[in-house]
Amino acid sequence: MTALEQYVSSYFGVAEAAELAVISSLFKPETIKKGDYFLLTGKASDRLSFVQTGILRIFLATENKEVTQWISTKGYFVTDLSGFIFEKPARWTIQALTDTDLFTIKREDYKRIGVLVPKWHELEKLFIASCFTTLEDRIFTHLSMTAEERYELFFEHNKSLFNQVPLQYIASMLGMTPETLSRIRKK
Amino acid sequence: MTALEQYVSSYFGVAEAAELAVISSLFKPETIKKGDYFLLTGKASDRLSFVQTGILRIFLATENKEVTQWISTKGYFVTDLSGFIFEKPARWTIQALTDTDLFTIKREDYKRIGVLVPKWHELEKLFIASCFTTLEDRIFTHLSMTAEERYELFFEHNKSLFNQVPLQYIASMLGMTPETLSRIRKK
DNA sequence: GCTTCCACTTGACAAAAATCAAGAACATTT
DNA sequence: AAATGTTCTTGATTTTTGTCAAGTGGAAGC
Repeated sequence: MTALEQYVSSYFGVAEAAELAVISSLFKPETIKKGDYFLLTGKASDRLSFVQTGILRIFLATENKEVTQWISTKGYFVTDLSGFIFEKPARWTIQALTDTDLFTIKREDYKRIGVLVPKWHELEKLFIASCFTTLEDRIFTHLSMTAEERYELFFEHNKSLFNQVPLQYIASMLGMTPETLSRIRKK
Repeated sequence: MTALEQYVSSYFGVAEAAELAVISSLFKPETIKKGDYFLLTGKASDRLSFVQTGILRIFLATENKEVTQWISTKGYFVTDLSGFIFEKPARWTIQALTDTDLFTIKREDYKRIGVLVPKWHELEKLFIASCFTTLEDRIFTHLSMTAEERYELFFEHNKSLFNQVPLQYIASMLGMTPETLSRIRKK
């Protein structure tokens, strides 16, 4: 069983081995180099990928600064969800922070899953609902915690990320400046 | 066509009138009084409701303060999503800020929709995905905007809310203190 | 090995927002 | 109308966080 199959079965709970094989056969291996863009804001978001190895940064460039929305690592799916699902221009830019191995499905093939695997839409609904809950938690941290508390919480759950990606991106993702993050970490 | 049917058909795009009738027949009218609790943190979240009239506040009480996550008004659905879908204890407390008329579906009946309306899971997936996108936007405001900018943005899109609910709840929802909101508004 | 480029740190200062405390405005009840 | 209880405002102050600027350290390229 590939990492993709394990992930799909653990998160989506597809029961039938045959269905699992169908799903994973539609994902194709893809490699992107450090610095390459997986997606650009405004372009068509026509693929959904599973990160096998490597790190990607999801961000948006504003007039003043780049705002990092999320950092995707091994075991995560990566896409611009609204662009992918609703066939609208991508909201986010996604760039590889390291050489990255992906399993990628094109929208065309993705649509076939719903036909081939009857339970797919329901499983996907549950998956997106759990993502929704994660974002609810994240909003809650911004409504109720200081920068330092947000750092502590994130650090507890993502220790290994801190020696793999530039801290400035983590700072942005936590809603603080690199200087503030640096001062918090000094303690 | 009831407000519920209009909302379901506009958001979920159910094509068949018969299907729409099936869905809306499973929602039952319910009234709750100002101050009553629709849901308590830790309890079972076993219903999903459509707000026909009235206002509800979704919040969580922490040691120091109450954190308002969202305010639901006419035309919104209200539930604790993670509790409702995954049958877990509710994360949020939901209280009526005014007398409120709801159309409510119990989880038991909700599960029947998926059987009665084949497209339901897909439509629901799309609906939850759009909710996900809304939360992404909201996180982005906390990563990139000042309290004043968040206020301006929210005020532009929700003017009418400001003379219907206590401003302290809006302040909390926007991630600032009531004093800060008051000072921003003085300008 | 030297240069160049980043990323990070540090200090001084400014701005934003929170806290604390008092009082005003407003609605609700009696 | 008086009393009560919220909610909102305002001022003074503190804390938190951001900004600007300079400097350090390490990694990659020449």
